[in-house]
Amino acid sequence: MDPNIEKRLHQFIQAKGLRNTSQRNAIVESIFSSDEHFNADELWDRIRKTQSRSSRATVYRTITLLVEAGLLHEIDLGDDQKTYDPNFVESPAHNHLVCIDCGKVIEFEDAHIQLMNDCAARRLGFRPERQTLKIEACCEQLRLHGRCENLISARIQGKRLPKQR
Amino acid sequence: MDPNIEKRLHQFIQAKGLRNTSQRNAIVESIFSSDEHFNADELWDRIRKTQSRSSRATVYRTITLLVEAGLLHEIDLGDDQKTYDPNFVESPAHNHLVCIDCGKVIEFEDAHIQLMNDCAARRLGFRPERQTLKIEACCEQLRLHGRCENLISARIQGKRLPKQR
DNA sequence: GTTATTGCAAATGATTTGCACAAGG
DNA sequence: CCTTGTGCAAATCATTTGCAATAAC
Repeated sequence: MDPNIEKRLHQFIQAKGLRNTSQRNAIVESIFSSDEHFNADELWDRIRKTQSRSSRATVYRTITLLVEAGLLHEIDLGDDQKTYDPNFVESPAHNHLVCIDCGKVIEFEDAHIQLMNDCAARRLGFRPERQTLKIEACCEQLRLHGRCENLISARIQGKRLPKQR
Repeated sequence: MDPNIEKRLHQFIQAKGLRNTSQRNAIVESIFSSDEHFNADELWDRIRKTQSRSSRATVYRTITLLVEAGLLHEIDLGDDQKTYDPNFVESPAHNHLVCIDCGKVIEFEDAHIQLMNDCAARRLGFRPERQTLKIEACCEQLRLHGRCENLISARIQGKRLPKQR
């Protein structure tokens, strides 16, 4: 787990006068030991597969806490549920590309995009705080070669695929 | 109401073998007689203020229909509920700037932004279908002059203001 | 007549909350 | 101790759905 996250969380815990509990630690550990996106229930499942025990309510409460602390971001992948992204501490300005074919989410950074959006906001008379860019796109692999590894593995894993619009 | 919308809706209705009902017509009319964003309940309230009668279920069903038809877009304003935007027929490529101070949503278009995002997707090996950009920003008026008309009117109207993060 | 549509009320599903008990500091 | 944290089950809230009645075509 990124020491930076550890430090910021500790600070937050201190400042709020919160306590150190095994459940919360296990949940935080589970979240930041991977760069996977997740929703509340997926996280709860992950926790249950470990030796640690924690209720669904505590999972929700911990997520809320981390979002408040700015360590976890709520993102919208367009699938009618809240998805959480643990990677904003490491890359505070990343964007998302969601594959329409297989649901795979690719994170990317682009200084030009960032700057251009920034300018747009200023032109409108605002000071930008946060920008969210999501690109939904089709896989060229699939188009050109008729197959795409991501799609195949998504099907095998039984992931819920994005609804075509 | 934009004749273009009328035409596309008519086509969709035809193609799907749907019927022409007064409830649906009233809801569609209410949606596209304004460029306001709304959520399901706000729309239901609007309908109830007119002489036409319609159940909440029908409102939901009509929204679903229009989203399927591509006439209405679901957007994420970050306030934990689905918001709908009726303006994508007129400006298919607009972006949103949300004021953190007063919640006002400004729609804007920018060909450069559009193009740059497009390139980013292609570089990653995808063919972009749809891009969603939301910029959250603070009002310079408020910062410089200590007041902003939007904020004042939002408070008067009792709008739910965005949560500060 | 058929089949889509509506309204109602009940069901759903994700998330939140009240409360009694447990456990950090 | 005192207060925060937890687990459970119940509550909430937006949305969806089953069904019987209604209305397009």
